[in-house]
Formats: sequence, structure tokens, C-alpha cells
Amino acid sequence: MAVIDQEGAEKLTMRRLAHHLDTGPASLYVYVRNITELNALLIDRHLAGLDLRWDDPDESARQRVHRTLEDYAQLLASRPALAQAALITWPQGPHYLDLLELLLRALHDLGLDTPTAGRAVDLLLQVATASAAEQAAHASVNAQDLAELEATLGSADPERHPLLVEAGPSVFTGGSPAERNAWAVDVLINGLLRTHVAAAPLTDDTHDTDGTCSVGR
Amino acid sequence: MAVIDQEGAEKLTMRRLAHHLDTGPASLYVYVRNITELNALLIDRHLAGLDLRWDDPDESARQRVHRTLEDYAQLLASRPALAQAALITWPQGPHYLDLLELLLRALHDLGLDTPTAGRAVDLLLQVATASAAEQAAHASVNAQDLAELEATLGSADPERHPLLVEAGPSVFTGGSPAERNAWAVDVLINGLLRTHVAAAPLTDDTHDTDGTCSVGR
DNA sequence: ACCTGAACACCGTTCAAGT
DNA sequence: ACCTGAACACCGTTCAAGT
Repeated sequence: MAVIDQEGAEKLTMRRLAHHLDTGPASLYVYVRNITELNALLIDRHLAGLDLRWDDPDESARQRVHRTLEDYAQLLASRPALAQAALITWPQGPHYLDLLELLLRALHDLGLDTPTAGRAVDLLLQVATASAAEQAAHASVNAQDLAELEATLGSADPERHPLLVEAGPSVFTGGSPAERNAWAVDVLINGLLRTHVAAAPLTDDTHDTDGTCSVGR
Repeated sequence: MAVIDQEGAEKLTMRRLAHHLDTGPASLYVYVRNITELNALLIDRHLAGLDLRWDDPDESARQRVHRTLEDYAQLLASRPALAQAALITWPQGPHYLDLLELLLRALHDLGLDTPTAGRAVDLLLQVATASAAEQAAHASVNAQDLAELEATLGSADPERHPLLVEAGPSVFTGGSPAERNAWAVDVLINGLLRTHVAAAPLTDDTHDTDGTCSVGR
């Protein structure tokens, strides 16, 4: 398999890679079926740089999930094209399997049954990927459209959107991406501990299953 | 503002729209700054078709959140380009504000404070958007890469990835998108009810704040 | 002043023709 | 048999020239 530019924070295209390899773009299709597959392979390659072991007995399962997702999100956030690609395709390769296995183990340790843990891994990775994609996109546009968002929110009519006006734009924009991410992971874990996948998958009453513990409201 | 093809499930490009309007692509830049802005406006236009009121006293706040996000996800899932765009840009326009207001109100009713509700709206919409984007992408590729995912998972080494092998590929692929979505929303709501945004935003102990109620484990 | 044809600098993918 | 130059069918954006 060809050498791939590790550094380029720039978007990796078929043509750019081909140029880098001193050939025409057609040659790449010998190794790869389409650009999606190229990206999937590339993600796995970057994943190789992550620490996906879990030896430290002082680190709780919850902390391990946090650290893993933070690393993963950060990896994707610095490479806009990759984040974009990871949302659409399942990455493939050995390191991605390591990532899945690690998360599965941590969630198991937290007490989740296998079906719940499987879906949970999917959901956790989806959230991490989505926020990385958003972050990467905004970084490249120089955060100029953040002002635009605030303008839109500012145009809210107090009659029609009272809560929106009361809350103010900072509710949506406040906090660093990392902080927001960590909070989201906490929300997810706390929710997962109380929302199992229905045993009988065909009954459609999952909607109102409230979990085992009902406090607030 | 120009008339926009409502129907086209096809990707809306500057050039296609211009052709539809019998002009060159350059003309569009009088009304719109770039393609991102075009998509943001388009999303709002589609949002107009959604029911964003909340009159029915028989419908609980939880149910209303479910219905809203299901509608929103379905709207985006049928238009791949829109789902993709919604991940990267904040949509803009009056109907999007209606959507935010509705969710904010429902979450308030569920007992969330304003800062938590704000972040929660962001998170809920992100999850709905991300799964719609994934769904839309897979639908257009004819689900042929799902077989690829199962092949990757099948190649897992029982020594290195015991839990992955034990769980089997169905853990990640099982269930309809709608069902998976509904489950995700339940997880989020259950988690949100127990994970408030830290009052002092600078302390970094959000990680281990376990919520108010600890059952399981 | 307002609009836009044509050009610029790119894409991913295919396929016939070369070695 | 294997590889690839060149072509195909597109993109978003800009800008000089026309009305």
C-alpha cells in the first residue's frame, strides 16, 4: 500500500495523492474501490497513533471512556476531511477494531449488557465524530459564521420565542468544544446506565420506557 | 428570493439551481454568500413543513421531544445533501428558531435548568442530524458497504477482540434507524435528567459528577 | 449599477489504448 | 495482464466585460 502523507491537514483527494505518487489518478483504483474506502483506511492509519490499551488499575471505566473519546475526537477534529468521512462510513482496519473492543470492555465494566453496550459504542462514537466534524468545519471558516448564528438568535421575537430570548445565544455557543464533549459523554453514560435495549426487539414501547430510576419530575 | 425546487431528492448545487433558473451560476451570488448559506436557507424552508406547535395536553414533554426529533431526522434523512449540510452549519431562519424554542420548552418542562437545556438542545439535534446523515449516505450506496462492515467485524481475532467476537456484528447493525434513534433519545433524556451543567464552568470536575441518582453498579 | 458569460482551479471515476 | 493518459461529467467561486 502506498505511502500516505501523514502531515497534510489539507483535504486528501484522489488526484492530490496520485500527484504525490507521480501517477495519474486512475492508478489508485487498483488499490482502492473509491474515495470512501481511501478515507476509511486513512482513519485506521491515524488510529494507530492512539493509546488503546487499558492497563492502569487506577483509571475507572468511566474515565477510560472519557479519555478514549476525547482522543478520538481530537484526532478527527484536526483533519476536517477525516471527520466528515467518519460520519458517513464505518472505518475499517485493525485499530478501529481495537477501539471498538476497548469501549465495549469499559461499558461492560460499567454494568451494561451486550446489546446495550453495542448500541452504546455506536452512539458514543457518533457523538464524538459529529462534534469533531462540526468543530473542524467551523475552524476552517474562521468562526465568522458564529457571529451569524448569534445574529439569527438575536432576531428572535420575544413573543414567539420567549425561552430563546431569555436563554441568550451563549447557551448554544458557550464553553470549549472539549468541555462540551466531556459533558455530552457524561450525559450519555448516565443515560445508558438506565436505558437498556428492549429484550423483545419487535415491541415498539421503547419510547416510554423510563429506565429503572425516576427522580426529577 | 428565488424559487427553490422542493422535490429534488438530488443534491442541490449552485450550478443546478442556476440552470433551473435559466442563468449562469454567478448570478446566485447576488442572493447568497456561498453554498453553505444556500443550504442553511434550504433547511429552514423544509422545516416549514413540520408541525412545531405543542397544543395537545395529552402529549407529554418526553413524547413531544421524541416526535420532533423523529420528524426532523426523517426530513433530513430523505435529503442527503441537507443532512450533510446541517451537521456543519447552524441552519438559519424563523422555522429553525421555532424548533429550538419547542425543544427548549419541552426540556424545561422535564425539569432542566436553562444552561442544561440549551446544551441539551444542541446535543439532541446533533445526534438526530448525525444519524440522518449516516442513514442518507448508506441509502444511496445501496447498503453494499454494510456487508463490508460485517466482513471487517468478522475478521476480528478472538484473542485480541473477545468481546467483539462474542457480541457479533448484529450488535452494531441491528434494528431500524427509527428504532435506534428513539432509543438514543431515551438515553439522552434519561441522562440529561441527571447531568446538569456545572454551575462554575471553570472547575474541571464535570467528568466524575455522577448525577444525583446512582443505581446499577 | 446591476447582472452574468466565461474562465479558473479544482473534483471522482471510467475506459480505451499503450506497455 | 497490468497500468495509466486522457477524457467525461461534474463542482464552487471569481471577475472582467457587457447591458
